[in-house]
Amino acid sequence: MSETEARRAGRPRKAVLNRERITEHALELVSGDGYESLTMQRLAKSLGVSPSALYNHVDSKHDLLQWIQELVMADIDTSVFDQADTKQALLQWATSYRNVFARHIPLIPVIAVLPVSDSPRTLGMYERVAEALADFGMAENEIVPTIVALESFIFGSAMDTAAPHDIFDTSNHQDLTPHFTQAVAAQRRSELDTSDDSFQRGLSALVAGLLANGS
Amino acid sequence: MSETEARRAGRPRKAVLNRERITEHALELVSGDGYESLTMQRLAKSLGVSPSALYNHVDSKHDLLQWIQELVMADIDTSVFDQADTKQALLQWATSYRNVFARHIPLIPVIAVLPVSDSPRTLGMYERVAEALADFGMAENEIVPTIVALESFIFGSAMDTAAPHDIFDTSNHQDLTPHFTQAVAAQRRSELDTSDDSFQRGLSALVAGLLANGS
DNA sequence: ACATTTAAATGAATAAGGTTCATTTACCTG
DNA sequence: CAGGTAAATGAACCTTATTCATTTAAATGT
Repeated sequence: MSETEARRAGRPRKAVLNRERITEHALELVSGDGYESLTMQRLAKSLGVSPSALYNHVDSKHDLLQWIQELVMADIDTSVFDQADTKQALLQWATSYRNVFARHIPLIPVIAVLPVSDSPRTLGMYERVAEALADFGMAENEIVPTIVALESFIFGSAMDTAAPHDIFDTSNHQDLTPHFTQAVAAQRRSELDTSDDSFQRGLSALVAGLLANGS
Repeated sequence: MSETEARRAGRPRKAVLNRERITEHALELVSGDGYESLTMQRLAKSLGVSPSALYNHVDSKHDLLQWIQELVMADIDTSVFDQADTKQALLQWATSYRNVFARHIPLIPVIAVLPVSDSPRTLGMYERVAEALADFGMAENEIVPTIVALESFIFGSAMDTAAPHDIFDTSNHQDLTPHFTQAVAAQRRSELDTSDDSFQRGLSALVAGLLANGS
């Protein structure tokens, strides 16, 4: 009885699976070959185990996605809030946030809508951002909308990185869309990555506008 | 031979299915009971037909989603570009865009990444926005990134409307997140819908910043 | 040592999904 | 009224996630 009540008597066989190993392999699958390759069977095979074995540790695939969320959120860099001024910190944090999710696009629709209270790491991140905004002098009732607006842009931008490079190909309808076709050509000439460029422009505009609100 | 070459000789039996009917029923399923209830079998049943019959008209489910995209995009109001100044037009167009997709959230991850060239209506919308931005005097190479940034924010904001109202409930961790908890309380007191408020603040900031770029 | 306990892993089974294909149906033209 | 043709059918296939009864093996108490 020196341990937890659940194991008073005999010990079970040595566990080959645990949360950490499962989550790591799952994330590897998603990030490597896309969301559609994260199936319970493939995950099981990658762990050298039968699919049903997973269900001794995870309640459901949705559950597994929440484990992954925790792991992914840990990659977001919030350290800048200690060093830089609010504006620069927001820009760097948002960029890190967007880049992390750009590597895990299939998780976006899931995570964007997940209650924060189930993820301590997510809560911790919000706390740092809220503190920075409060220190900056933002009115209390503006803090949450500001965070939500930034997150919306971040998630949308992360999704955009999954768009095919020829998403704006208009070769079939050039005559009907002269202005847009020309704009696409101009963007091509700039040789900038459309997603990156759009994100940086949008983020600058957004942060500047949101912080300037009070003045 | 008075018709298309494909039907030189005999005529087939009267078709019960066609693109319009299929698309309407599909959209009804998605919007009514969520994306997970849009299955080929349920769609077939709703049309009073066997699942395999659908494949005489649609190549795949992904194809079907593109049809739905066309139908949904038609709801977005682009008429304001005729009447209002560029800034006001962008604000109203973006609001309409976001509200349309807030009603079809499951489609967002799909459509956000779908090539534009397959959807004349989407292309038409881009053309109007591109024209307005060009008339406003925006540099050609800035037009596409501007549109993409706006769309990213729109899609992200539309997704946010699906968030549960208690998504920011911190009752379990108040002590660890004092600033954020207080910010959430302040937002609650304002009695504004968080999604709507965030969208309006963010959109104003974004549009102002993007249009001010050149000056 | 050894039986007992306990959780972990197994493998077969189920239900639902998308999709294919050979076959049949029923309309229209000649 | 005969032939041609696309549309609809139903059975089949393969892949999902998930469940359940069964077996395995580690560690404790005797």
